[in-house]
Amino acid sequence: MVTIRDVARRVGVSPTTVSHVMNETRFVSEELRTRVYQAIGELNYQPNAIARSLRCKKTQNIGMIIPDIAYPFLAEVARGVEDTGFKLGYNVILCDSNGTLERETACIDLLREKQVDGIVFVAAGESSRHVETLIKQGMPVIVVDRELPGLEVDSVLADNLQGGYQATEYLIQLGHRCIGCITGPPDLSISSQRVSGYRQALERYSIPLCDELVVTGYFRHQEGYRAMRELLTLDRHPTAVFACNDIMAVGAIRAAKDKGLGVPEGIAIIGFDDIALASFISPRLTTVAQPKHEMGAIAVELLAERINDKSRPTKKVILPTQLVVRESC
Amino acid sequence: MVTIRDVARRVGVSPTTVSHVMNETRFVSEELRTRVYQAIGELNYQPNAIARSLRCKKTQNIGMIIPDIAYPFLAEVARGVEDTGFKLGYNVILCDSNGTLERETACIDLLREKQVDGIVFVAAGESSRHVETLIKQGMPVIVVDRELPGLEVDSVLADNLQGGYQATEYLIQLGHRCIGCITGPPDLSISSQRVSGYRQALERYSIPLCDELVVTGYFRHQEGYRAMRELLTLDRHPTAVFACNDIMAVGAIRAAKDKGLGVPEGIAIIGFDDIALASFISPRLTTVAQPKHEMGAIAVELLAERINDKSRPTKKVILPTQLVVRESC
DNA sequence: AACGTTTAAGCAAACGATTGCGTAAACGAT
DNA sequence: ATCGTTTACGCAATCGTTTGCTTAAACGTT
Repeated sequence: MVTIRDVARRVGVSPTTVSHVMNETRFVSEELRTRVYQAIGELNYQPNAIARSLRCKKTQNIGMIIPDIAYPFLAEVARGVEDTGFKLGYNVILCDSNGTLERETACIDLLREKQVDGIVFVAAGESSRHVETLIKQGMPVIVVDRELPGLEVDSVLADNLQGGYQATEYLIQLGHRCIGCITGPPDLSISSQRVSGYRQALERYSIPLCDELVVTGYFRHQEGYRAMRELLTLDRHPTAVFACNDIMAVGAIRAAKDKGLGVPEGIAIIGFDDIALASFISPRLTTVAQPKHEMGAIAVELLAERINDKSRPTKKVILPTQLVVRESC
Repeated sequence: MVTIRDVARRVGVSPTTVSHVMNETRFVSEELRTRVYQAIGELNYQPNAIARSLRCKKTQNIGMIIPDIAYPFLAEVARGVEDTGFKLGYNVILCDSNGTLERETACIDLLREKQVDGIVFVAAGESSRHVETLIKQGMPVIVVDRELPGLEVDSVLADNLQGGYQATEYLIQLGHRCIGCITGPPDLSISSQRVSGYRQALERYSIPLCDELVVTGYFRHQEGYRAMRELLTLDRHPTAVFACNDIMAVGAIRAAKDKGLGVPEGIAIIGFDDIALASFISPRLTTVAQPKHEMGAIAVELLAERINDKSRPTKKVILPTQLVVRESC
């Protein structure tokens, strides 16, 4: 391995000087500078980021803890994180927490040992204990797509209440009066917020809400399928359904068709997220879009801010959602 | 930050001893050992992986360069990589190359500076120049889901030829004689292998192959859609289509339906990959499954092997594909 | 000519771990 | 009592950078 010392030797200067020309951190005569760069080229020298990190006490690495990178919505957020992280000079260490607290804790420990400059956190549940101690220890943290109640922490998420409202209102305006709702995990506020939006819309249009019309689906295909079947067994089954994410909507469509119900003729279905596939499946899925890439981007920007100023007050940014009308309603 | 020296001071021993008890690298008396562990607990000491990396010249980090983490197939491979990487004691640094050579080069440089122990490489194209120099410089590399012809490098990929054959043969056995094919990028061998499988199956069953029935789709939804429309304008359009990946199959189904052609009644469509959504869309997608998670897992295992023995001969592991019959044919 | 100031660069100590070599104490053998 | 051996641990160098402090040379001023 070729080190800064090798470069220095070849040019006939001290490592100090080489360091300074590379980092442009103090004046070096034009002539020396070019000679240094030439030597760097000739030796194919690449600075050792580990040594630099040790000395400077920052790694230019951030950790990203995510329940499942194969979940389409999260993958797109992750892309945003990686993308603007790269632009801001950070690499991201991916940690798939598998949705379990146990793995989450393990990931956090590892990331701390690896001295990451900050952590992008997409919690599995709403338990905030780790995050709390993490913050207390001075680790910059940004929470994405989760609400950790009672915790002073930077966060970014979509306006789920508004999104739920938009979806439901749209169904109402289409003339539906009996509208089902397939929710995510009950303990996730991003899910309950969407449901609140649903309820508020019904209320706003004076439609009585009926508890058996809302069934929980845990954000998974299978559960969307199961939930829809459940809704269809009702005596007076809904003419429209709001699924709290797209993959459950896909499952729901599947269930409807299996019952001989066409979408949207037999029953209208609207989703949430607007994943890439949404515009290509049949029927093209009407849904409420979240700004996925932007969420990831803003997350990293906020994190970078916090890294550079640990004492600035926490920010919570809420991004608007957008109704995307296609064919499923 | 609490260092090994703080622990040593508190116990009244040297850092050497603390290091040795933590790493179990030489005998330390039972009594001292417990006292050290106690101090570690009391001080909440966590070793600094950066310092360790500098000294030991290995980081326990591997890089993963991937064209698009939001592409469902790749996300599932990535999950496999992260998963078994974690088990083997490696963290993975995610690098989205955006499919461009430029970003790929930038990622490689960054990863080298960060001193990763190895790189999992999912190339954007088939250009092997970077990989070649990377290997020459002694960096352990594993190539996933790509063939880099004429390069001595470990690699893991599915048996794309077999997969293409399976898909096509299945369509033939269903009675189809005019079968279209929507390919990936022509310069990707994983795509051309699938097409070869398609051709071989036709030949095997003495079905003349017709060039206008194979149209290139670049592995994207839109292209699948476009390609299918093209196929449907043919005088004598195919009664079945083999799409070289699932998302193009989804686009193709869409195109068929837009033309008033039901799937599978009007036209049969088979995909490739078996992404998670495949079993939930309508119609449930018949497809050829790749062992995605396993591919990621094996990739990391091979990489770890290579890291521990730079001189062992290169391995190329080819995993079998599997026909998954559902409803779209 | 003498002295202060500016310019351009080097010395050496960090950063926090690991590890080859050395050593004091205890022990056993003669 | 002496000497070798074993046991249990410490010293200090090292990994490759960065950076506070110095310094030699050049320059300007009076």
